[in-house]
Amino acid sequence: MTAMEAMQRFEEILRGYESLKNPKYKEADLDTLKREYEELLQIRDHVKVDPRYQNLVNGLSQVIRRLELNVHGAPESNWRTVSERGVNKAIVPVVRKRNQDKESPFQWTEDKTGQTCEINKGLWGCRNFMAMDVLGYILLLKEGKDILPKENAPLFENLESISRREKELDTGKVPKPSNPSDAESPDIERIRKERYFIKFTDRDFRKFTSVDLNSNEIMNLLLETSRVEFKIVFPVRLLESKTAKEKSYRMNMFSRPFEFGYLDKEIRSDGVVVCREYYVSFNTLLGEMLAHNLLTKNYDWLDHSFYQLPQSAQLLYRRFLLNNNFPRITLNLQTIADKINLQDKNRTNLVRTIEESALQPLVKQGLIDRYEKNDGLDGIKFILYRTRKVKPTEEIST
DNA sequence: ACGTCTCCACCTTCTTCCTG
DNA sequence: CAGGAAGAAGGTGGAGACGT
Repeated sequence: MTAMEAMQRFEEILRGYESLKNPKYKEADLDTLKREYEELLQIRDHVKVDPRYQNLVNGLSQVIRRLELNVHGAPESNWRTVSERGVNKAIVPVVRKRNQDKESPFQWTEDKTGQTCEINKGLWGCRNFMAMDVLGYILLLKEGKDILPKENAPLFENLESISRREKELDTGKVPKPSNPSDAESPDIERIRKERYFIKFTDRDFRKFTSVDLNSNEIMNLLLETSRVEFKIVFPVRLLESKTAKEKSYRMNMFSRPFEFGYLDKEIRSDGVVVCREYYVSFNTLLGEMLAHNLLTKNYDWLDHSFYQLPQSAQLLYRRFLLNNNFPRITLNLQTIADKINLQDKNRTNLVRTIEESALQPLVKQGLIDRYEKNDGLDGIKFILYRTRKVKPTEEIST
């Protein structure tokens, strides 16, 4: 190839790349990109003087990396993770709103029992839900030795046994979570001895989410997630009678979802930690209820592409659709707003947010087929339709 | 010396608030 | 109620450092 041809080809690839709409990685075709990338490396001697060359190579390299992380989450692949039901059903998301204090406690009233539920010391959004999905999935894989366990392995027999455990944990028989920020802390040794502990690295976390977070981001996400305190009504699947039944446990004390520590595994010479190893233990009340639900198959499946949806779409799906497979669901506006914690008092804007950020993306992603908007007695209501076939791994509860 | 990875400044998207 | 500004979170991609 002559220098002239090389230059032409370079210009072509550059134009193609620049014409991609942002976000580029969503528009780009992985195979084309890889081919262009190879070509670029081959013609580098002819075009490396051009300052745009290094930028283009850099850009392509990054987009390819993002796509390769995401490729497992593409709809045609079967790469899915499990999502524990209790968390999805019981937790009202709390995100930082415009004029709200950063860490003020959040309260709401639970529908069935009328119990006041509280979230303390932190926020709880899509990323936290996602982190719990990953931890739960890893726990199941560990318990089942790399496949999901086939047999139920409940931790609790009934509500009283949960209550006993709550008192036991509260009287200090079990050590309180300590600050996990010092890397070589002895916590890890203690966590290793816990019955329900898991160990994983950043790479595992990325693999199970298809989200491109660096080690610091993953560490902070886990740290923040582990520090949130809940006092809520939590649904637990109990096997008291022949058929498994979901019952609600009213927590009396605040509890965190898990305890965690980590080790720096790979450190670059400038001190940047490239990979960490995490130790997570479900040794809190909430954690044990979570583990219990997972080990009694109280979970649903999620495609990885789910994590790319806007926040409201993810939350609406988790709270209303994931744990059942009704072909038709009617929801009124206020119910949606309450359950996914949208607080806009301007009705018009609220409706627009729900339609544009939640329902339309869900339709686009194929998670619902279509929806209708009607005026009901209680104001606006939405009817969601799905004809999606039931996957064999899914079970109907309630 | 070159390719790859993290960082971070800047940009886009999403939700709430404000104004008419 | 509509439209737009403002604030927060998340995405983007160039700069620059690391490792082979």
